[in-house]
Amino acid sequence: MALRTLDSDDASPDDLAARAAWLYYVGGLRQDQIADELGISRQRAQRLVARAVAEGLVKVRIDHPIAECLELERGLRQRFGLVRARVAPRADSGQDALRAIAPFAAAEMERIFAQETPQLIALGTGRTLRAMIDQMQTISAGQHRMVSLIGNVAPDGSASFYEVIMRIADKTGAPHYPMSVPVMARDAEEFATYRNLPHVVSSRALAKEADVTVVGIGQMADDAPLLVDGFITAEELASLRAAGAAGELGGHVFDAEGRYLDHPVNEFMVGVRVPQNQNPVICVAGGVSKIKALRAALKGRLIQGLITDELTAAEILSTS
Amino acid sequence: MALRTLDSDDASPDDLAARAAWLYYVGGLRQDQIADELGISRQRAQRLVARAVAEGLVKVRIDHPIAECLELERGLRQRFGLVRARVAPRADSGQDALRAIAPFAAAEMERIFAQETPQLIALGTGRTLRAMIDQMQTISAGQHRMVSLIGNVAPDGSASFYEVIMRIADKTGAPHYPMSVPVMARDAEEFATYRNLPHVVSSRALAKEADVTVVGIGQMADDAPLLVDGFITAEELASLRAAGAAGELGGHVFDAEGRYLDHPVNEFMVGVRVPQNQNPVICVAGGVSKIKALRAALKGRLIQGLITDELTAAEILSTS
DNA sequence: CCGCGTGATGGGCAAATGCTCACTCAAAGC
DNA sequence: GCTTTGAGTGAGCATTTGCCCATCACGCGG
Repeated sequence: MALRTLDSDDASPDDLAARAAWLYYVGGLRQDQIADELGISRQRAQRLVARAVAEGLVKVRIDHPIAECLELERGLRQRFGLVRARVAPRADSGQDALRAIAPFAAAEMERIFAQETPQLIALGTGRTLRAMIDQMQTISAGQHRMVSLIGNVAPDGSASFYEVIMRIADKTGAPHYPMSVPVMARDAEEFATYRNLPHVVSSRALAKEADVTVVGIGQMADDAPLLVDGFITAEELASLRAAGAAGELGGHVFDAEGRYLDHPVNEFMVGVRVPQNQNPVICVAGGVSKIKALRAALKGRLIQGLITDELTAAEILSTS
Repeated sequence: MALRTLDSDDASPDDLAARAAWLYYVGGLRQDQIADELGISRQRAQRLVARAVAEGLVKVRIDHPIAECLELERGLRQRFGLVRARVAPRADSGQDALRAIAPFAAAEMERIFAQETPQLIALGTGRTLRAMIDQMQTISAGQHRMVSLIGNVAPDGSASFYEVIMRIADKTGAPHYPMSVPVMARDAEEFATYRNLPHVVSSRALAKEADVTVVGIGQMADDAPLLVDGFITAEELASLRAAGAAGELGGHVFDAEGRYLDHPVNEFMVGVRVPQNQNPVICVAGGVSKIKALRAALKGRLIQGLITDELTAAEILSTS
């Protein structure tokens, strides 16, 4: 009755995709029924649904506290005095770990953003956080503020690909304070310049006050993000390892006990170290390659929350 | 690698179903791959996934503000001064409307429960709210309290089938105050007895203070829930209609202007009317049969929030 | 101890889905 | 004004999924 709005014309690009996906997943129609409903061909319906999935419009969650994961969560909380621990069901390779963890981390972020008391949220960068954001629902949460812990310019001058704060801002509409300078200075002079820029000073001050901090973690093996993304050279990595490096949070490298290293690389990081005060630092990370780094961060009480996958959690608990 | 925890034995009943569903939907594996992974047959994997879906372990949401729905939301807010309005994409029959609305309503409930400041939440009953709850994620939210607006005993003495408060309590772990008396008294004496029961007095007082109230709405046509569920007779319904009845909220019947009727049926309802103070009353309802009732409730400003479907919203806006 | 019923299992097949390919149409470029 | 290019379309076909059925195992009553 009335409402003949989409006879095939009008209707913006993936508006229709969302509608098709909705009919498919929520409405339970078959693709040919959707085709009928929307007056399009079966193939087009199929393509629309596929597109909605590809663009991440379709979010699937499994609502079942798988017993083993719960036990691991409890174990992590007890052993390392964490305030938050979430363990996603098993994932084998590093790639899978990311996909496994992302929805859990996204749910945690949504929980933070759903609070009505305004929060100041500090954010790191990296592949893991990017994957997390892709899984987040858009949620209007203008009462909160977000600040970046770390610069957003790569050594070659490009914007860091794994910058996350802008993307979360898109989803939430929250005001945000990126740290618009390079991640690392190349020498002491540059470092002083960056550190004295007014917006850097204020962002750094803000970041230290964050009510909650969400970061990834970097490993120090040959696939270290700092190396892969071109922030440090292979020589510097070797030197860090010789100095006992076990991992890094926001570019700040620490040893196996979770103590920050006294090393040139650490000196020139423009961003702040994760706060070590009352407010929680939540780390989102998983995969065998990150286990050493996680153990160190947990041991040194650098983080108060961990969102990881089943295998990583089991490994951390079994041997440390 | 390692972690051979579920070689086919252990693993509780639908624990495995959740795991299979997880691998399927989140992990993106095919059913035969899942079968390999878990060491079971392809059919079993298929059955596990189907089971997880059937049991509602799998929650799918489409995250895309379909433009038309947004416009309808804005229209509803402006026209009726609502504080919340959500419109789910089109749904034709009444049955579909329920399926369409439920996920949206569930998201709204989750938003309420995700708040950290303790809330007192008053709840109605009905098919629509039941469908909503089935779509809610389990979420630990012990800080809130819930109270029922309405009795939970059907005229035949059985527990009302569409009771919702217990079920939300299961999902949230929040303390709850059901109103454990019949919905309606049969005469003035019974009425006085029920109303004076201590737990009814306190529940009623609590309900009136609720920070937020969530209810369905009942129509007055021949398929009126009050009639179908046996609370009133066909004669009473006819009499109500003769008196101008347009709909009911929690059993309290009002006319087309949203004014409560002065009628015997209204006199013997043990529960409370939805609060008319600062705090919002959110109505979850959709389908053509409910349009008249919704218009009346909106006109009388009985509700301050509406969660409905596209067709219902369009219809309400186009003619009232 | 044996037969019978109930419920889980895997094989096989039909339905549904997703992919590739050849084609069209329209906008940009020559 | 014609050609090129690329995105979108529908047909046909391979893959995947879901369903039905015969079979099997287990438990219970005779």
